[in-house]
Amino acid sequence: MVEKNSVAAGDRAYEDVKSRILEGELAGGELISEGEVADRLNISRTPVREAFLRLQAEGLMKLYPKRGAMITPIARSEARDVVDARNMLETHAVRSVVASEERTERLVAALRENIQLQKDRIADRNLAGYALADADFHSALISASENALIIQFYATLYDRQVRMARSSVPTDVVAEDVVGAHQALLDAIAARDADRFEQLLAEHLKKIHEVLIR
Amino acid sequence: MVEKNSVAAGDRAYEDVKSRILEGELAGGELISEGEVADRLNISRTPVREAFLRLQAEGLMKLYPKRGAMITPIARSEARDVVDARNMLETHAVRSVVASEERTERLVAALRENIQLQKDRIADRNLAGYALADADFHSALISASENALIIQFYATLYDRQVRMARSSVPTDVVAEDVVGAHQALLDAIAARDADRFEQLLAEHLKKIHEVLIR
DNA sequence: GATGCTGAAGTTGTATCTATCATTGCGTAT
DNA sequence: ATACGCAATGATAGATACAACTTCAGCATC
Repeated sequence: MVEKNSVAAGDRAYEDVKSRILEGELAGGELISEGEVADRLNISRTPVREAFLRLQAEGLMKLYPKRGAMITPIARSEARDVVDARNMLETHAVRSVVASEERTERLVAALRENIQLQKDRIADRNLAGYALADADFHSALISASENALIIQFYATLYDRQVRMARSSVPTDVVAEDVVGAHQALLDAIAARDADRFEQLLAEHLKKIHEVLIR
Repeated sequence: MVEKNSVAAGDRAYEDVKSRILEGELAGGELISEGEVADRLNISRTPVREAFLRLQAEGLMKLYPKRGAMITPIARSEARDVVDARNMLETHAVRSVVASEERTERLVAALRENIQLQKDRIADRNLAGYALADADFHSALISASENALIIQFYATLYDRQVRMARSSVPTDVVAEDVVGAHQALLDAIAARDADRFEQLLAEHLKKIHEVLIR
């Protein structure tokens, strides 16, 4: 029996190792071997190797020939780089969107809905769900850029941010502040004022940066 | 004898398939199997599989389970997306650099040297070498952003552009125009005028876009 | 003529085996 | 004490074997 269940062994290995990295269970700098993961999941080394290669491509590990795989340490500058890149990407997306009345209206409608969702989840004390909605808010901005390359790049940034923020548990109070900031961002978009958006976003992300590096 | 020579089989497979994609020998939409490449290079399927995974991560192929690997077709919108993203990245980099006098000076010095190299190679009728110097000019801009995530993203964009531009052979005349544009970009940086840079770059990339889609 | 079955061919997914490489620790000579 | 050589250990890289899945052609059946 080669495939004991529906999900491929390679994917299982990938998910297992990736989630352990993102959650900080595997710390940066740590060395891990294929055999170790293979034993843990009761699969052979081949699919584990596959997973390692994917993770290396994403920049989460680095493979050293014949020696092992090292979990990429979080660079000192990484929080800055992520925030800087997000500023660039989200601002660029909005500048592109507000050039068109129709695209602006579509984005504004989507974001309005999302903000309502955020508020509902805070009211429900569903902070995990709130975090997802928060992520969706920013994803929606990026998607509106309608540039497939940028959308894909943003997804990798998000993983990195999750990894850095793993320890930060949002509180109700912080969440409400964030919703307020999102509302202000939305207003700027609705007014098709990209410069104001840029400034507001920089302030918003500055706070996120402070959370990441503390 | 497992490793018959110094370069890893996996890397050979990767380079072989990637270069064939970038050069258009493997057309978008084409299906290719692991065994095919393995036979061609006289290696086993294992390293070929590795190469396919890397290429999928770069977006150059898509793997269909138990069916084969398809070369990702060049999307109709890809030229636009690449040019759009380059505009964003290079402008962002310059805005960041010109905020500091010291970084501006360093970048200007590097670009001056590069432009001289471009001129020399045109004078030598070394158009392949010129194309490399051209690429270096823009890479230097991006590197100056000092944001590792952005630098990496730019590298994937460059591959895509090479793939689209595979048929375009630069002529002396075009090359000289481009050098002129680079000189103007450099002047804008030296003057620490990011807005002017942005406008000049947009014009410069617009011409590149026209080459890509023709 | 349409539908469904069946078997063959082709492909991937995984396990396993061997060769090679890198590191480490120990014994020995200097 | 230190440096050197060398075997033991542990890891990967690659080859090979085989099972499972996809597709499709050909044929039987309705």
